[in-house]
Amino acid sequence: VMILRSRFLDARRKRRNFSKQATEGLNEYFYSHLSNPYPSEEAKEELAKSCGITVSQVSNWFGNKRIRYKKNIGKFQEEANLYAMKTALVVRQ
Amino acid sequence: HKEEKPELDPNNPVANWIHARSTRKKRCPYTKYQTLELEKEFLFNMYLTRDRRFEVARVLNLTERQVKIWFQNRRMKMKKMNKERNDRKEQ
DNA sequence: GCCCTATGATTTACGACGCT
DNA sequence: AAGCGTCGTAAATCATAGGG
Repeated sequence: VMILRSRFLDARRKRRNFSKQATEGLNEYFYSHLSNPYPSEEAKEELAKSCGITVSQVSNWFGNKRIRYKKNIGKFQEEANLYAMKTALVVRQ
Repeated sequence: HKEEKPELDPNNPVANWIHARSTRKKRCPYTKYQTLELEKEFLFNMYLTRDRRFEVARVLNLTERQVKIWFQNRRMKMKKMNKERNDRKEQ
């Protein structure tokens, strides 16, 4: 029983942080859609592909990001400005 | 008189993310025993009859609604696990 | 190593909508 | 026409990674 428990109930939750580029791509989408940061299934698939992660991981990331952003907007202000500036520069080209 | 603490400024994008109900029950993690028993029941049958649901709820001291929702969530979890296993194998 | 926070994943609980 | 199904999500919690 203990074996079953450790095998199935406490399933291994090993994780690694995403690469800098992956996080960058996710943040770019998040801050450029700040009024509605809910990517469609297609957008999720596209992000997953470009970031080298799974669609589930994209969903997790947006879920975490939305709640953590909402909980403390001030903490993310600098980051928000950074990505706003970055996309503004891209648009200019 | 007393104004709200969450600023309703139009620049706040969060204001548009309509969701979240104030009447929602706070999430309450189930005990190891409850989870283990629910898993055993799920192993036996993924879908509950009305009688089984009543019995499980009684024994685990959960509401029938909680048991119903636990099974719905558990089925979604299984679906996700199966999907990921298929994806891993193909590509 | 030890402590702490950031971060990715998982767990409860619903609303929206579907089917019967 | 009530009642249970899925789907997507919020919010809390978990477990570890990573940095000092």
